[in-house]
Amino acid sequence: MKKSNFSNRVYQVVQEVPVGRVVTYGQIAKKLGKPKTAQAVGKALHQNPNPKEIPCHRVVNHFGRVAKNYAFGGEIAQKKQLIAEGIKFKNKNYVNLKYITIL
DNA sequence: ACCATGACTCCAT
DNA sequence: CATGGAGCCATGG
Repeated sequence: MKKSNFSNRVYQVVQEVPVGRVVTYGQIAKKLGKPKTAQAVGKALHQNPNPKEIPCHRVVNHFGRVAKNYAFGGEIAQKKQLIAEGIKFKNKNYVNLKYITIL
């Protein structure tokens, strides 16, 4: 699998997200200089399931909601990981917006 | 280059 | 709140 420049940068940004914080797809896209590539960001993460090095569970959508199609056990697994890092949920699948990292 | 797909986002109904 | 369409873009066939 050839790692495209784009995907590589996505992973890099995700890895820089500190514990106890989350980031949105749009934020990542914006940081890469392409604010409209949020969907491509999500695709890149889904295609490269590498939780050992990439904390993709810290990536949520712009509402702070976890991914319903999360690749490693679904939203439940993602939610558990976030809770384990000290992140609280407003509702079932919505992370409190105050946890979103400001890039 | 074209088409289909999708872990997105925005807007209308 | 649910649903759907449009727009954008990376990726793969």
